Amino acid sequence: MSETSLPEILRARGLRLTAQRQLVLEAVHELGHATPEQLHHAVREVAAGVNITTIYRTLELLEDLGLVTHTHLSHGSPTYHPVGEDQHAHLVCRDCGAVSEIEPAVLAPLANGLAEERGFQLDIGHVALFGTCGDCGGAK
Amino acid sequence: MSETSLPEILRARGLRLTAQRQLVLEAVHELGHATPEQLHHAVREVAAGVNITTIYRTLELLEDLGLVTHTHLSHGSPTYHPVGEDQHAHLVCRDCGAVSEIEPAVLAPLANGLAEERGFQLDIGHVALFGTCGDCGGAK
DNA sequence: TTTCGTGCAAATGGTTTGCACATGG
DNA sequence: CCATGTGCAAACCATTTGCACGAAA
Repeated sequence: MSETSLPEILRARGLRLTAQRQLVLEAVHELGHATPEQLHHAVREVAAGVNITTIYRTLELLEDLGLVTHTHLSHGSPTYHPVGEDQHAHLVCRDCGAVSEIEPAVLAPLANGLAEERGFQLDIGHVALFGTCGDCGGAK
Repeated sequence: MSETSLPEILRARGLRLTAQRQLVLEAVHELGHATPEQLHHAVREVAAGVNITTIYRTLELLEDLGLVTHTHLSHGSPTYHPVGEDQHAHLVCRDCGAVSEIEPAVLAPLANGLAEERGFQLDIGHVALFGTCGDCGGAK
């Protein structure tokens, strides 16, 4: 359900299996969508010495290997999440900052429309939609 | 068709009308969607001494006044564009980096769906959709 | 052993802040 | 005049890079 086949994938490319790489991948799975800094914290709780630089380099690698992706949820840092099974897009509330996920099905019609009319291949896993969530919209 | 009512809006708030504020607003209208840095360049061509700091502060102000908004088009800097008339969303190609606009109508069904099912009020002008554009997708 | 990965420190790029001077009202 | 704006320089924060040491194969 997690830890895809990191060892094999790495070996297949002649890359090395290291504790850091395993830990970062685990953290991405655990945290869902997390920034490099958040992942750094998570990893540090297990292995104190790991440097933030390594987090960045490892995320780049894992993304290259197709094991994780990142999305830009408004403001600063991108957030990373595991690739695979559960493709999902994000709804971001600009008032309270809450992030929720939506199933790709919701975007399917839009994706099809864009593909037909413009030949644009929508990357659903990368979609972040901004607006006001129910709680903020109703209350405020 | 441009230069809304900057002077009045400012006066209404007891703020001052300055050359810089006019220039930044004009630049936003001219450039469409531009990063702070691009706006800085544009403004400098007219008034050489304007500092990048002022661009940032002015953009924040103009956004606060409801005259401009910003969108995060993937990577680094946000891009600013005038608010009003032509609300539009963006399509960003992750291969070639091209940015194109789509009419809000395309997103209307999605927006309605989200509103009904989740009470989420989609901010269409803020939407950036990532994927592969026709040129890159077909060719590659 | 040999190459790849990591930690560390410094460089970078974008954005923000503090402060004194300039200027609009 | 007086308060707000601006320019400048320095501070910041996230991310990247260079280099020498440490570790996987």
